[in-house]
Amino acid sequence: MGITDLIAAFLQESLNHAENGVLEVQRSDLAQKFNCVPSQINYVMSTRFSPERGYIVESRRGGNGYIRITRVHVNRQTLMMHVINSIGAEVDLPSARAMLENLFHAGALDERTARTLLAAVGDKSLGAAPKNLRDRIRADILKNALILQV
Amino acid sequence: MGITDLIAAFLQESLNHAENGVLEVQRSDLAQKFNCVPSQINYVMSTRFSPERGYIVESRRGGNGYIRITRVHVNRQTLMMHVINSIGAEVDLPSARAMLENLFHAGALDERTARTLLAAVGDKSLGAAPKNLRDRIRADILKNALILQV
DNA sequence: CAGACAAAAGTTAAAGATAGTCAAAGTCAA
DNA sequence: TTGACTTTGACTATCTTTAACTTTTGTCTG
Repeated sequence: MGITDLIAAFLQESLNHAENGVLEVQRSDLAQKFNCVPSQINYVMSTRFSPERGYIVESRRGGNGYIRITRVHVNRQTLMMHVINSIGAEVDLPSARAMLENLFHAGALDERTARTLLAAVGDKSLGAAPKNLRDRIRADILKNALILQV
Repeated sequence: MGITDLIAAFLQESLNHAENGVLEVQRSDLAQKFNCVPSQINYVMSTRFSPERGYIVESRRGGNGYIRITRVHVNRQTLMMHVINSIGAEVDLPSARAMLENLFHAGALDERTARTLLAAVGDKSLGAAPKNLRDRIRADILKNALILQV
């Protein structure tokens, strides 16, 4: 497991024990703890704690600076509609995966449905479609399938 | 026996000893072990560990990248494999509907999954794909999604 | 209080580490 | 000898790590 995954796992575990699903850390502390450069922390935030994955990250610079991670919970219907509305005309595969994982972790989709849809919009499923159309087809599939789940 | 079969045999044997029927390898490691070019591993995956054969292959690039092979072994596997094998290269929408209805009535798919997949391969979902490719894409989606349901 | 300095965090680009794709060339059996 | 299957390698795409440089905020000092 790489350093990014180690840090992400540590933060997620910390979040589980935190009050209110809110965790505050200091970037340089964390970097030192894991013996990496501070900007690595930014990388972890942007790839592992993105809004798509169900987190809000806020921060402040300067003295007493911090990075605050909040795990978002919203009700199922709100979340579904938000996700469907956010889909837009095209969706690439990593975004689709993140979206489905988030919906699963939030309890808005059962695992079978999430996996099924992920397979349905995966590279293998859409491999016959022209590359320039895949993201569009993927978006259409997701919208049409997710709307049934609301 | 060619190198492809050697590698496939090795992986299958490893899977037998793996927990949960899940095996994770690194492409370059494996290539080195068998003294072949890395892309040979991709060939092995696509010809010997395809969904039709009952495997799911996932991967990640970059640092700490991996290839993960999962053997699907579940109750309805035989029925599902039979259906999947019957799919062929192309499936029109009425056939897809019939297939999903049959699987649902046979108890091999729950209603939610059947409906979800029907939406995923429907005209609205595939409208952006060129007409001459829709049946092919539909077939690919069904194969990749159904293999998960077994 | 203004300005200087220190103490955070942010941005970005390059380098490193993997895996994927594609097509040409090779092999082998019917 | 032809066609399907296999092997190879050049090129591409993606993910991670690192480091130099920038921006923001707090605090102290004159």
